Amino acid sequence: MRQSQLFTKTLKEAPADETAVNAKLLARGGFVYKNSAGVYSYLPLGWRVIEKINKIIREEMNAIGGVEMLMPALVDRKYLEQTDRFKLDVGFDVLGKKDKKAPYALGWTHEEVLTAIASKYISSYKDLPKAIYQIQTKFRNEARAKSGILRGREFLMKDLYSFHVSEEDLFAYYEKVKEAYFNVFKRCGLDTYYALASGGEFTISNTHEFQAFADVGEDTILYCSQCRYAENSEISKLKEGGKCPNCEGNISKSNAIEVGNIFPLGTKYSEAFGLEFQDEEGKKKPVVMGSYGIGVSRLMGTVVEIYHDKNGILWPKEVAPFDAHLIYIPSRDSNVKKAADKLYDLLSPYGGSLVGRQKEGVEVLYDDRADSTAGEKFADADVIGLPMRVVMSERTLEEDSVEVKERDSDSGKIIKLEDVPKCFQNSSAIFQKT
RNA sequence: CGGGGUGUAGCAUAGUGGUAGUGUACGCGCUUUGGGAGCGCGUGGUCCGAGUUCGAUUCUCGGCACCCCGACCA
Repeated sequence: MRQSQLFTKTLKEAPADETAVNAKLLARGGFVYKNSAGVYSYLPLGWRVIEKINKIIREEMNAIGGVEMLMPALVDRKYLEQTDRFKLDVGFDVLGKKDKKAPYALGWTHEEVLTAIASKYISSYKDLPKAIYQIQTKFRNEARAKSGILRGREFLMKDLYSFHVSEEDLFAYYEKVKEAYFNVFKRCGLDTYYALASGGEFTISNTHEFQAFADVGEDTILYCSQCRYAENSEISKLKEGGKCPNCEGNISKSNAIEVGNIFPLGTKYSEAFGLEFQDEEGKKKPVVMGSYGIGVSRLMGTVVEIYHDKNGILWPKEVAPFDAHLIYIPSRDSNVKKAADKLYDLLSPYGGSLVGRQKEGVEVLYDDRADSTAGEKFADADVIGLPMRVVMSERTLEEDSVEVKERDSDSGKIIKLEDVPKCFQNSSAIFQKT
């Protein structure tokens, strides 16, 4: 993408009312726009990050047999009344003004809706197991939205639901989801702890949370750094400085952000909605369910909380909105711009001169602005935070080269033009901290 | 939902009971071109409502918004 066509601009200073690191940097870089407290627009750059995260999630969910679909955000009251959740009032009642019954809520989770749908398609043990997921905007009537995109009233979530013949089968799948979740977070650059958390009235046992350590995190986790056993302080009997119950290692404490969670639901929803199957002997039994969530937008905020420096964001490779930032330094010599244009076409997946013919390539944000100075372009590149910066200037062109610098490094290297594509083939050139 | 803080231009800020100032961004011109470059000209603003007052952006009351702490968080 040419930066001259980008909808947004960077801000020199963060908005005064933001204190969370993710909110400041995402606003400065032009990734998000706050419409109201806890309600954000994802601007072109931010949306690309979201889509990168979604891509990772889809790959990992599909790998464990997940099938994607999309349910309505508008949830009829009839679904929620069957499990008494309507009165919890965590969603927003909407479309209620013309009808005192306020028949709809904005969905904050979809166990009820999907269970009702599933009862039409699941009737035999031969139909099980199944795993269905969606990536959707969710709504929570938060008393207090806070910390930028970490706790919003409207946010993006991936929710997966699984259906099984038995608890045994559910817990076997639970382990698969656990591994898939670790993969998702790792690919996003996050080191997560798998923490034991309290079960709610909707679960058959304790649940588990995926926690990424960060100062802004709302949760407190007690953990063993040796074997990585972890518990949420809400339910933990572990003590900081004490011994790990598993390996005798020392227990430490940290603030953490809950980026994912998994719940063994059991038969609560299937019983409420009559979701039954017949086993081999023809006996009817309620389907055993699990549900599993990842806060997509929260995940994006968490990455920023962990990967930044004083100049801006440092996006890990797989979630960066683009692979590289190509910059040309404006010059009297028009050959500099021409050479940069050519390099942009060469690197881009669809290069301008190759319309319709896909080829191998990298996604490049090309700072083609003629009226910006070098310093401004460098500052923008730091704020936006793409993993690699490629600079074409009068100076480098004289040597048929460009300067290539990684975002987390202080200095770049001069590389011959013909060697530039190779830089991208060598994946270590695009940093990832994990 | 309780407590605290803050509301002045797109953004960041100063100041005042009497014509609202600066930086940046934006527009125009010229000069620049490897870390938000320079000079000149220009556009653009007091959260909303009520009250006090000759006069309110400033004082009072009410509201709203945002941020922070707490409670809450299937």
